[in-house]
Amino acid sequence: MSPKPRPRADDDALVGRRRRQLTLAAIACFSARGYHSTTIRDVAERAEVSVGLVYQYVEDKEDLLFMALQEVLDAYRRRIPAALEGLSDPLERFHACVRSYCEVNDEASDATVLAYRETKSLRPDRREIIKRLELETNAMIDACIRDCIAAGVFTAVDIEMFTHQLVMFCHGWALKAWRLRERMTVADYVARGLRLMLEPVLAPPAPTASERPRRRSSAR
Amino acid sequence: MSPKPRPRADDDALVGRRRRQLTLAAIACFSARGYHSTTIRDVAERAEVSVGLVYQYVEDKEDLLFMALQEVLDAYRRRIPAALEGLSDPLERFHACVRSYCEVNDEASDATVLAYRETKSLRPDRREIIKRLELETNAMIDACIRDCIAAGVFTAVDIEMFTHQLVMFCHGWALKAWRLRERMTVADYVARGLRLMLEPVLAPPAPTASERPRRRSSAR
Amino acid sequence: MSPKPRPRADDDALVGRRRRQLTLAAIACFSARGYHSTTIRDVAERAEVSVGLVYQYVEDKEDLLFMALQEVLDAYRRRIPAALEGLSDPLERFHACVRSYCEVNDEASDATVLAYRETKSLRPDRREIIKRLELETNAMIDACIRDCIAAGVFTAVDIEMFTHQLVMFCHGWALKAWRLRERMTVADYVARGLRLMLEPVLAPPAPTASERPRRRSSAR
Amino acid sequence: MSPKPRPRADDDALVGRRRRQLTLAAIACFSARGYHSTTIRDVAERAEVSVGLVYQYVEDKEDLLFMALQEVLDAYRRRIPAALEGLSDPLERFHACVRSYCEVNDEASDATVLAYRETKSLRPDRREIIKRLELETNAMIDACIRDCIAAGVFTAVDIEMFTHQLVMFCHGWALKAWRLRERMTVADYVARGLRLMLEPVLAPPAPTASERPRRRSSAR
DNA sequence: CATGAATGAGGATTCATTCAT
DNA sequence: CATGAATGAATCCTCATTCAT
Repeated sequence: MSPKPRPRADDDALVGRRRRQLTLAAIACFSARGYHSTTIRDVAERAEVSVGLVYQYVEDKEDLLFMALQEVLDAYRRRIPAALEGLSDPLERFHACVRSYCEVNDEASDATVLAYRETKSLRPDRREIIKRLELETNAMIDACIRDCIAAGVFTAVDIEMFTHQLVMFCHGWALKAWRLRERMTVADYVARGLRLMLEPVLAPPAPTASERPRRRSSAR
Repeated sequence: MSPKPRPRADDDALVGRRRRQLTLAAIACFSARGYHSTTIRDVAERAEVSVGLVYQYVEDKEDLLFMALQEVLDAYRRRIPAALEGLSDPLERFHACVRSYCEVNDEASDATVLAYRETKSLRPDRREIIKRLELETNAMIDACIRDCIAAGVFTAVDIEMFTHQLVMFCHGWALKAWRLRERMTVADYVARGLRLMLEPVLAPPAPTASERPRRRSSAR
Repeated sequence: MSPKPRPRADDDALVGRRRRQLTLAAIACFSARGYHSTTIRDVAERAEVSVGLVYQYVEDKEDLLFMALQEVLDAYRRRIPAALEGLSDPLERFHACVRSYCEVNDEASDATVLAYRETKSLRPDRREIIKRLELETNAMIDACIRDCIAAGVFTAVDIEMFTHQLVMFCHGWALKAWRLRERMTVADYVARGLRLMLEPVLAPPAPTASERPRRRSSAR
Repeated sequence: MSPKPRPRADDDALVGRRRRQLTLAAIACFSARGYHSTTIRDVAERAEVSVGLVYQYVEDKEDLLFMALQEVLDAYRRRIPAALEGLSDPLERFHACVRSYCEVNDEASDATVLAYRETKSLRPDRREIIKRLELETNAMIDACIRDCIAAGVFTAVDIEMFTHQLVMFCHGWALKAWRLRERMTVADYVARGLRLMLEPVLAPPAPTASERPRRRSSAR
């Protein structure tokens, strides 16, 4: 009845195990060499299985990419809530949210880059699913912001924009890792980034009195 | 004697014209279908020349990618200074800088995405060149910020971080075009983004009660 | 880790069988049409396999040529000793040696010509190997000559030169087959050639008496 | 009327000059890199003309090969008679003939090898012409031999075979140049070779006992 | 006459995918 | 279930040949 009686492999736990095994191998390969430059054989070897085996658990190569991207995006969704666990202060939660997002991007920066590089290589329908997953991650940041505003910690900022800014900031660590890694640690990155985004950039009108000395945003 | 005096074409002007023609065709094709999925024939057809012709002006396919990326990055470097032309007020120049960078990314968002997607497909030495070009663009933003600080318009912010933040913001328009385009225009994007980045996010120490002052934005 | 563990085939016997199959097909094709004019598809078709299969057992086209030439040269090394088997009389062995060398060149004259035509098409290192194989064949002739000299059947001839002469003679049958085949059989060729090389060419000083009539070496 | 009004180039002396120029360039290129590996561009560059020019004096690439081979073979036919000029003693003429043939093969060993390698690359009809040219060269040796026999200097040898043997010997210098050049000079080669071919190889019937006379060199 | 830019057919090679064992 | 040998479509690139200037 199933339209594609993929040769073998029934619903056992085996299917899940194999697919996971292949997904991880795929992420590793795709991250390192890129999707197109990676051959099925590469993935099979990394997963320590035969080529034929791959096709018993995977539709085709694109399927492997889909699984890889899903896994990557999903990792975000699992990590962030975990980091917020137990925290109740809105600002603390906000910080934790950003920090953990950056940390995930630090640990798997190749994977984040992969998502940027290869999402377009997916069929439209699958691409949509991946995008939806990203939005779900965004929603978590969004929520933290709303909480801060509600608590009066944040002014009534442009939430949509702020979320976007934060996402770009977090991804930025992975996307510009080639440049940033040699200049700071993720911790620094988060600290300096948040300070910049939260503290005023514009100098006070400074019409009357004139004090501007106070404040050291200490670059570096 | 030189084994490959490839550019089998002496005429100077022609070489320039052809390479440009091919570069544009390459940008179009690569942006649309991605580098690997684009065939030389695709590019040739788009440029309305024969396959063979391509190889008279281009070393190989990767060369075409290199030319495309150079062209894209170069467009930024040309556009921004042009936008600053005639402006002297530091803040105005800053705004113009960000605005024009976003506009370029708007007009050629595919190209920006292309740069993100395919820089890794280049040979290391060429990849370096591309990265250098990006840094040069960053330097223009960097300069605008410094001017604002010097003029007392900006507080003594973390310049490096702020530049990074702005770059991510500008690229963000292209990278998230799929989501943003349907929600706002570039002009809105710039306006809302700048407001967010320049105006204070943190609420004032709370007029009424007072305790939650001294916020430590320290992450970690 | 090894970038190209090409011979994508583990099974030992199969690898051997396939390589032999391809080698024979290659010899046939290259002999008939020449190396450059033969396409991989030609070889694949002759071997009744697919193009892709070829590359599972062969590095590249040149590899196929190398295998072909090795096989050809090796056939000499196998055939000559076999022909000497059981013979002990030096002169008889000498005859047998030349005869069998010519016979191999007769049966596979295309292959011999192939060796002459295409050895230069090999990479230097492989070319060396082929040359070494030829020298090994020469050594067998060399040995026969030495035995004849030691046995007093031959005068103390210039061994090096004689070997060379004999090799050229044997190859000559293949190289000039287009002309010789229609005028004689290999057997004739060997008989007439050896007579010429062994019997005196120069007429006796003929000072005293004068007889020169006797003898008809019967050309034709 | 002419079936192929080759674009331009009328019968002037120019045609002759150009064709010669191209022929020499072709010989140089083909000898060095082989026929198939040489591009028309290579030949054009060596001849210091444009690619287009080539096609005004030459039908196609094969035509170039034909011209080259003709020229090579023709050089033999010109050199040998020149070497015999003024000599009247049959044996001296014979020696001069062989010597000059070897010398030509020494000076242009690449060209000789070329003839062996690429004659098969010609269309059948042209191949015939080349073969005829070779036979004409052979005829000159043949004549020398006949003269020697007639003069009683040679025994009534197998002329056809002897000619063949001599031809192979002379070509042998070029064909085995890779091995011989490092061991002797052409002069040595000729001297040692002729001694071997002219002086008896078989030992005299053995002074003491007598039985091994009547050796039958009959092969087979 | 000469040039060299343009063409496009052809060939080597790769790799996703299948299927017999 | 797992394997890996076999397939062949697809793609990059070369180069003989043409033709407008």
